[in-house]
Amino acid sequence: METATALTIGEAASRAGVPPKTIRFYESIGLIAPAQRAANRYRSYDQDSVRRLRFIARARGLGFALKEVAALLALYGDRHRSSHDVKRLALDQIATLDRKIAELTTIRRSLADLAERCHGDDRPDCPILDELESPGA
Amino acid sequence: METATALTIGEAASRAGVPPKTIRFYESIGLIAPAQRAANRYRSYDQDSVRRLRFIARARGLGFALKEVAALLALYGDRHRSSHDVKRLALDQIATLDRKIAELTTIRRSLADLAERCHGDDRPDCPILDELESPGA
DNA sequence: ATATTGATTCCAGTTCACTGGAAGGTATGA
DNA sequence: TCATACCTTCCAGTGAACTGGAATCAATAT
Repeated sequence: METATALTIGEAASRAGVPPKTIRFYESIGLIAPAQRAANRYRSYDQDSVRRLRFIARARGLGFALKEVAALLALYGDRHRSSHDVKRLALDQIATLDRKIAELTTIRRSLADLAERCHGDDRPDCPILDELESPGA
Repeated sequence: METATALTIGEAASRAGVPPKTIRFYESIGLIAPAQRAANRYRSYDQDSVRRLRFIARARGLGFALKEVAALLALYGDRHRSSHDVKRLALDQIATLDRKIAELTTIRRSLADLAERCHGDDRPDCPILDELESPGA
């Protein structure tokens, strides 16, 4: 082992919580850069690659499309873009996240109201769908 | 017009923010109950149907799969289930929502850190992906 | 009467995001 | 040496969630 962390695709995959196939797929569509290759032509990953993969996995789990994940990833790691642009894009993404958080919070609240009004006994008197209208409007 | 609100599929669709096709699709897979039919065999929707559709649209936009949306919808409107069951299911869903909100908040925070450290000028010295590790761990 | 718009069913096609499987190369332990 | 486990590429298939289009019927405006 030459460098501190040289992981095969399988190791990287298990650390990131995604299948190896998915990593190759992400590489194939250009979501992540082509991996370094070891002498045996195996892909080689480091801690940073794993971090990115974990990030992708989390964002996907939150319902971000791969295009959106790509936009988020581009904010980190793009050394060519001016910091002004990065800042603007970051603020845009933050606004989007805030909207999502607000909507989830609204749903959460109405669910909590529902649970609150359910007595926990066997009387079926839970309320019907009430105020779940438009987002924040 | 006999009842206060009798909407065609097109009207319901535009109010709910989804295409008519999508409504028929949701009906076809049983996500929503078969619509009432008018004398001309047209589907007929009321305010409550629109509310449900809006709810579905919002949940979908937040990354919930249709199965999950179905689970959420089942919490409201199921008059046969005991309130005990509804309460348990609601609490489960709330836990899931809390996890999602926490993860979004984590991503939001790291994006805000990024924006913070970007000076807004043209020096490309924004930081690289740093602490976006595991969710809340 | 006719043209337009929007409804109906039904079936096929699309996009997204993987996922499976074949055929073969490589590293490791018995 | 051999088994096995994991790697490689490539291509096909899957599941979810729509989406398009044909053919037909209904409502409305001129």
